[in-house]
Amino acid sequence: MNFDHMIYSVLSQIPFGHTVSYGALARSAGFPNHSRHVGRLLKNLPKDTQLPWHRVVNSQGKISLPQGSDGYTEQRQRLQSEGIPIINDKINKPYFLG
DNA sequence: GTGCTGACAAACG
DNA sequence: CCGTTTGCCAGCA
Repeated sequence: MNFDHMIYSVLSQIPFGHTVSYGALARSAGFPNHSRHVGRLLKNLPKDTQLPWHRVVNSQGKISLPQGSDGYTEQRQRLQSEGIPIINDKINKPYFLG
């Protein structure tokens, strides 16, 4: 089991309508200090991935992409389509796994 | 091998 | 609230 596989595994188990932070996701996969690498994985995900990458936000409850970028808009839309309220660019919902 | 980068995070001031 | 500093570590040149 490598890091990537574990992260994918945990990510795929995030329930609909929930969010996780990068750090929480890494910890849950058994890698306490790899929050940054989660971001790297998400960045490398193919456009057509089935994984709920949009459920991953930073510890501030915000989308960790430059505002106005395609990714930002994409993620924000997906989150709202799951019923996750976003106030002032912040996720107004408790994290799953932390 | 070295040095820099980064979809992070916590601790400060 | 904001900006800075520090710790972290897999990729990449």
